[in-house]
Amino acid sequence: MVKKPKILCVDDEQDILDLLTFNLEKEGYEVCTAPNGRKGLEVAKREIPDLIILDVMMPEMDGMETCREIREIPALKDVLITFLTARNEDYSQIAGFEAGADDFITKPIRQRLLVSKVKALLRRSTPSEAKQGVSIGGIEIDREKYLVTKEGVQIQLPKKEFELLVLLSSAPGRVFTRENILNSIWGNDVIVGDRTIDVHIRKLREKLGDENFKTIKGVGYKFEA
Amino acid sequence: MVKKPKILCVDDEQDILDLLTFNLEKEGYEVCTAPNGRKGLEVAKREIPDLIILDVMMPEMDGMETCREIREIPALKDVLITFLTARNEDYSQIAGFEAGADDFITKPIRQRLLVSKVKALLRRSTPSEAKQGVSIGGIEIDREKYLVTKEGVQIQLPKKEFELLVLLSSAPGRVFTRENILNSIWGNDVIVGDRTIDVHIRKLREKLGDENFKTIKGVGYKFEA
DNA sequence: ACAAAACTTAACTTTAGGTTAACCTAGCAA
DNA sequence: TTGCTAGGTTAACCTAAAGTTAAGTTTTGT
Repeated sequence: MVKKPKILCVDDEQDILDLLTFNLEKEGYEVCTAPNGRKGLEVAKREIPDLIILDVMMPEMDGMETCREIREIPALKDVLITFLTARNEDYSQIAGFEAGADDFITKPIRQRLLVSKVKALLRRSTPSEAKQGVSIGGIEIDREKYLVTKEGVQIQLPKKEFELLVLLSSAPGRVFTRENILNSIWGNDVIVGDRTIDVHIRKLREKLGDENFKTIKGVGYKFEA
Repeated sequence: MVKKPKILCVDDEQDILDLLTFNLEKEGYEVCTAPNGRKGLEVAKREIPDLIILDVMMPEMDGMETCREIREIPALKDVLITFLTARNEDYSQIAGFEAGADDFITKPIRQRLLVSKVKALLRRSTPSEAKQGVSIGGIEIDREKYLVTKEGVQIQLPKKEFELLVLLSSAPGRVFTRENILNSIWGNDVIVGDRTIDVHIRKLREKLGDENFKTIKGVGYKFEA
């Protein structure tokens, strides 16, 4: 299965969190929540969501400030952020865009509109699936068919191995830490041992050639052509 | 120089086109216009803009229809589209998102907000430059890839050496004391001998050239181009 | 419900790379 | 000259991290 987009909702009102969670989960998104900006930042760092919905008005650390801090964190600087704000506050919207927001949702929340907006935002930022035929260094990866072709020979990889390959090859050369890998493939909550990754890497090396999968000791793995 | 983003505005009211053109050109965008949906489609095919602003209400072929047709064209299916619509028309917004819109701008047009929104939209879709590749004195450092390139030759550094290089090169010319270095790389609590640093410096000199790593006796080390 | 395939784990081995100790050299001050 | 300090060099040592294997477990397909 293609992994569910993960959405973090940050608001001090539990009612709003419930409303957001209900509507977004109904649409098949994975939702996590936080009751204030500081907590939100923490959760964001841990979960690396695809989209963050931030209430502008919050005690302690408001949405704007939280947004700015999120944008400071390298791993989060490309995360989509939308603010929750009272209707027609054009002024705060301008400030919001400047703080790095991508969109605004106005209160009171229109549920259908909320869902449409979220969909529209995520549609664009998840290019991952869209394309199927990646080809790097003699290895062709067809995400749709779950099929890998090396030097003309088709190789059928099992799910985990395939996902690992897709992940690593999505940014050839870039090093993925074990944590990165666990988060992307297993999800933050699942706990599997480190050796598990090694074994899958080993299988990939066995099937696709040692040379493409480099180990950076103490850091992680990377895929190279 | 980075290419100017191109924006296509489609509206049957010349006033609106003028307003849009004025504001967007002022921000450095390249603007083209069309007076209706059909013409808009034509221009879009020819120009392949980065963003299309479509009035919903237009004679002949309205914004929704135009949007759907645009999305049918492979070359244009990833173009950003935002609708121009009367304020508070939530219903048409939902339909709009379903037709493939990315955002909405409400009439009457707030100029500053218009610009902010356009910027926010384009910011994301132009992943362009920014990030990783630092390059100083013939040495390129790619933190993502954990890779150093000297005069075109790729050098894979072990973790500690890489971290040391990143630290020193983060402020070329600045002297880092041994204490600085220990704190940044090993952390305050870990205790390692002074010789350890020397050894890593030595390895860096070996791999990247003596001349870039200067010793300031009694003080520390610095990186120079 | 069975077998096969995929996944995870535990136990063990291997190794890269980090650290250190011991020694060397340069520069300088008395 | 001698002794002293700060850093340089080398190689041996040690350990955390990765590799390996095989044996459970779970999932899947028939």
